[in-house]
Amino acid sequence: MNRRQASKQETRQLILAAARLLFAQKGMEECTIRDIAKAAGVSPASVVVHFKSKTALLEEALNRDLENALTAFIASMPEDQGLLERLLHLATDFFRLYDQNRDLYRALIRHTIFEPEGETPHMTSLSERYIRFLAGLIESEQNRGRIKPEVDPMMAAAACFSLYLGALIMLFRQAEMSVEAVAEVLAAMTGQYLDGLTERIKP
Amino acid sequence: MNRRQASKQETRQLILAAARLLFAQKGMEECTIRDIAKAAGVSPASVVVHFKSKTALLEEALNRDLENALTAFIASMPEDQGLLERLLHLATDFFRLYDQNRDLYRALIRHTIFEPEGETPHMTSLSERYIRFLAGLIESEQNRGRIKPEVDPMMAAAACFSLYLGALIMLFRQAEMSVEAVAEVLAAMTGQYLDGLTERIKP
DNA sequence: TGTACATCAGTGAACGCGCGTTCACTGATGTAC
DNA sequence: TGTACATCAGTGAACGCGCGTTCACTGATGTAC
Repeated sequence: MNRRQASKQETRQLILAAARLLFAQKGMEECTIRDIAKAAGVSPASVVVHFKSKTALLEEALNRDLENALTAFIASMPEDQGLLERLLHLATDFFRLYDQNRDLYRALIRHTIFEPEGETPHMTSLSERYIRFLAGLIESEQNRGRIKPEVDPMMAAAACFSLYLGALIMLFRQAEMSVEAVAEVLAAMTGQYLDGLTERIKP
Repeated sequence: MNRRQASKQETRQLILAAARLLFAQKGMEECTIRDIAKAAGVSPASVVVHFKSKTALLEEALNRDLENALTAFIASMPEDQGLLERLLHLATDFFRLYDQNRDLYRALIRHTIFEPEGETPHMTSLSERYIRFLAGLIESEQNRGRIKPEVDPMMAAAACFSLYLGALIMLFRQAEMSVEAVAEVLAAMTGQYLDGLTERIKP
């Protein structure tokens, strides 16, 4: 990497650091690109050169923490528990994370979830990683003969992810909903779903 | 109702009619409040008096058609089919509707789905009506002994709705996804889920 | 190795646009007596 | 019933703000010879 490229990366990191701080403090709507530029000691035009929009900047700013969080959540996954408990464990970890700053994460998800995948590369890859991990859990249960062999793990993982999203929407839409309450709803829905996947003892 | 109130309603309807036309033609981002006011033959300030924001106006404008669509979809529900087929029937009807103008409906859902329920009364009541109808279907299957008695129909309906939302997100995020392809994914997910709810023949 | 030129990250100011909001005003409608 | 006043929907223009974009420019860095 050139000196030129290195200093470009440095500027980029300055902007990202300022963005993380300001977004977390004031929320997405309340920060302007100019605020962030000022905090980073950089011209507003420079921010736009590095990140094409405020949404893209938000996605980049939060991505590192989200990727790290997913890694940590996966690492802390209890080995000795059943599939349902493990799915819930992961989901609840994310609910708790989002609960720390609901408005900010609501803004992030709102601005990314319905966009074409190419527009939101980080969120796309994060959710793909999440789903692939779920699929891995399901497949390993399948290998142990606890899940019907005809079940496609990726499809089942996508279904679990949909249930998770349904619960997440509940969390964001209903301010009075606690993480625990949402986790309970998700537990009920996912439990019923897994029951359909479970290998039955032949009569 | 007064003459005063009547003429207020008339203005309101003029604005809504213009909004429906322009939103459908140009999409949400490409219409300004001033455009709509002009098309309605009304001052821009008047639009803001009637609807507190462009999002609120969009929600109101599309609500009538969505409510009518739901009514029609429910009315055309085939009586002679199984639960899975009926759930899919309803979902696919909505997919087809949204597919007619993906950008517009994407904008609508994007701006409403994560907001507090009170902020988006129409979308809230529409989805509640949808979920209650699903719950009714499930309950009637339960009464026929085809679904486990311990299943809470509202919870199961919420799960089906989550799966539907997951498929809808797929439709919006992936431009190349057809209604049929999304419906197939939803069929697979929902089929697996219903299997978990189904009463098993005792061995 | 040095020189001369090309490249390009970043600047700072300005632009046009849409947004919601405000405000003094008009004129029709409603109401109290 | 008529009159005098109050109410209020709607007007039209202006405001401040944030957004993304543009542009001529600077100066450091890279590259060709």
